[in-house]
Amino acid sequence: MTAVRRANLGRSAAPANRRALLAAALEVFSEGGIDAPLSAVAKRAGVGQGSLYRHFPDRISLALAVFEENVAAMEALVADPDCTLDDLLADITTKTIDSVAFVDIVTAGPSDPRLDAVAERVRATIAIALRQAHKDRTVRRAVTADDVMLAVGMVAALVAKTPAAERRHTAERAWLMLRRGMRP
Amino acid sequence: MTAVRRANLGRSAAPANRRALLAAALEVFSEGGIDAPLSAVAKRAGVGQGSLYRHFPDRISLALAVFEENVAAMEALVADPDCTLDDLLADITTKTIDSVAFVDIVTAGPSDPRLDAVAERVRATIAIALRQAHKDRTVRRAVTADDVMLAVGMVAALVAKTPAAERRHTAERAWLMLRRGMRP
Amino acid sequence: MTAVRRANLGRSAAPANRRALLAAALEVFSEGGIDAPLSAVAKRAGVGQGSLYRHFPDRISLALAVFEENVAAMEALVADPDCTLDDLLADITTKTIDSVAFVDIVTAGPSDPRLDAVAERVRATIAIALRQAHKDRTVRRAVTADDVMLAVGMVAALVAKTPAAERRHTAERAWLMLRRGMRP
Amino acid sequence: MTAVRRANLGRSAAPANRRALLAAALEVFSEGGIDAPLSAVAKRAGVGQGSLYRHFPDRISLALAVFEENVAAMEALVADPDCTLDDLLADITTKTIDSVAFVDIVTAGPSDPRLDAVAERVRATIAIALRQAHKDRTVRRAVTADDVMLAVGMVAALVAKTPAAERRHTAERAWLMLRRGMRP
DNA sequence: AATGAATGAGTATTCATTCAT
DNA sequence: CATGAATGAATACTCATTCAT
Repeated sequence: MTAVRRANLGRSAAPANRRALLAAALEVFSEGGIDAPLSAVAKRAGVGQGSLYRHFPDRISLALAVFEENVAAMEALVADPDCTLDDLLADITTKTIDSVAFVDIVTAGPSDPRLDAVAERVRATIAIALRQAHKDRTVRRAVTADDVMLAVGMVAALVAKTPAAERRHTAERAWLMLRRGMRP
Repeated sequence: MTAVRRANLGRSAAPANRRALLAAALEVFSEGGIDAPLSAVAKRAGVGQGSLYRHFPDRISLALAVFEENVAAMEALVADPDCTLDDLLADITTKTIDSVAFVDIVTAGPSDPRLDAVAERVRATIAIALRQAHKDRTVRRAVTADDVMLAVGMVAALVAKTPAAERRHTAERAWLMLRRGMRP
Repeated sequence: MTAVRRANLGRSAAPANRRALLAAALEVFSEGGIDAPLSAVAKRAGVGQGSLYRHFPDRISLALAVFEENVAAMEALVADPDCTLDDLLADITTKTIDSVAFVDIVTAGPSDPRLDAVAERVRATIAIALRQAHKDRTVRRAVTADDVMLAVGMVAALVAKTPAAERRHTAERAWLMLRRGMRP
Repeated sequence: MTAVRRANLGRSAAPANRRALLAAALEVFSEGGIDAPLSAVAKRAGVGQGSLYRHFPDRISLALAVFEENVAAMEALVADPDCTLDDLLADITTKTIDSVAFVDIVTAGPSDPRLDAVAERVRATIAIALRQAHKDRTVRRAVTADDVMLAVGMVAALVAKTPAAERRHTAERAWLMLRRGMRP
């Protein structure tokens, strides 16, 4: 019995485990969507179930942590004054393609305050890029950040049901139409 | 015991059961999405589980049958020469709002040949309305039926994650953007 | 795989399964108390977990069914005009000794309406026997059915923590004291 | 990271930790009963799980230590020659109401020698008070310390399943009956 | 001596699917 | 041809206990 039990590597393993869990969750969520079994995450991370629950007490905590860095990257992107709305949307789209769950999280309906907080951060990021786009007259004034969020959500939802091989292409077609609809 | 058991009405009950199953499935899918428990469908139909499986050997068969009439109605709609693309889209949108599962089915990726067949029928319907729209110069020539399918899929996916109360409004906002993107 | 799967004996097995579940539950509850794992019940009954949940959707349904006949027997007992309060208490005590869970159920605090209903039946039974005892002047008028219920609950709780071998003896000692306290 | 981690205060922290654990355990056992999660005790004490297990290798050790002072207080009480049996029983009852786990421990069946030792101390305490009661003729000679222990156990068990708000009242009703049964 | 992370067995519950009657 | 009971795999979550640091 003792033999089959995974070794207890002590506290020092915690950060590595956390990273392993995040990496595993990214993969599992990418493949199975946000509702994928958490046990699969633990197994793929090579970690006990309990450890998963210790690090991330619920599914949302895990998902938030997984995508936290995605959001941070977006925020960094728009901090650059040269970043256009299209740059930002391209970035979001790429993230969406890499892990559909990303936008499952970000555009979920109003459900969990923590999710709302992330969604709000994304909205704020978009708002910044949109302001510039308004100035540059590349987007009609009437288009709001919520409109763009809506578009992001649509593309994401679309990508989610598209087979991996066609996602990039499909997303581009979708954005072509949507961007045209935003033009002055 | 025998008294409380549902009567076995023999083969004459088959059509009635089938109808009951379809009606039940429409409701259940509307409420719980395409992944709702099939047992709930059988129960709501007042029919044994086995009968459900006899009529519809898998979830997709059932869903296809449920939405078969939706597709037929669309086909009837575009048969009317006065039907515009907007009329058709409005119809599709309403169906989407009523049962999100409808478009879960229709716009699913290429997974099942039967689904592909339905999707193709929808695409054909759209193509007819689109041809008229091209003639009327209400839609750019460059917009293809596949583009419109894409848009339909996006709106549907969007609606699917929108709380029921906001679906109509959200769908309208989405179409506003998309229709503008299609204009000449 | 198919080989290891228990045979599906069809609908006709249902009553036998139900009986097996009740018998198993009686044993399991006797040994492990009312909180014993339901999976143990299914296993001991030689029945799938799902079948258990089909027959008894929750723990309380199962427990109620298990002890339903105990309560019915008590009611039958007091229907006999010669039955004294002591006869009834002896009967309850025996049942308690046989399955401690019986009184876990019957004397649980106000929690579930179904449990309350059973408790009320027991109380009513006691009230009948108590009325006779009042007439026979074997119990003080001041002692109410609730008092006796209280006593029953105490003895049951006591028995529950007594090792099986000493239960009978312990219960008798307890009743000796309690009955003396009830005397005119 | 280091900053947020609880300081390792070395061996000087041991007594403080022990006290914190006992205080936490009293609360946790009061709220959740004797089966409450030990991890909750460690957390409430602000102490690592490992420390808990170092101080108290198992649940019983912890419970015994928690209630050690209760027993000591009882012993002090009966050391006073004016203390009547009723005084002692009132004290025990109060402790029982405050923490049901107290009597879960004290009146558990013969299971662990350490528990037996505590039970014996309680029995001895009761015996002292009972001796006086016999002299004062407030209790029949035939009533033994074991009988009173039995009564204490019954009341405790009863209190354990009574909702907190009614415990005092229920315990008093129970004692009324029991004390009457002990009278000469 | 303290810390607190890791482990994994255990339990409840759900549901797709099969099949005797 | 219908019935509806049976099956058990799958999944979420909890907690006692161990152990490297």
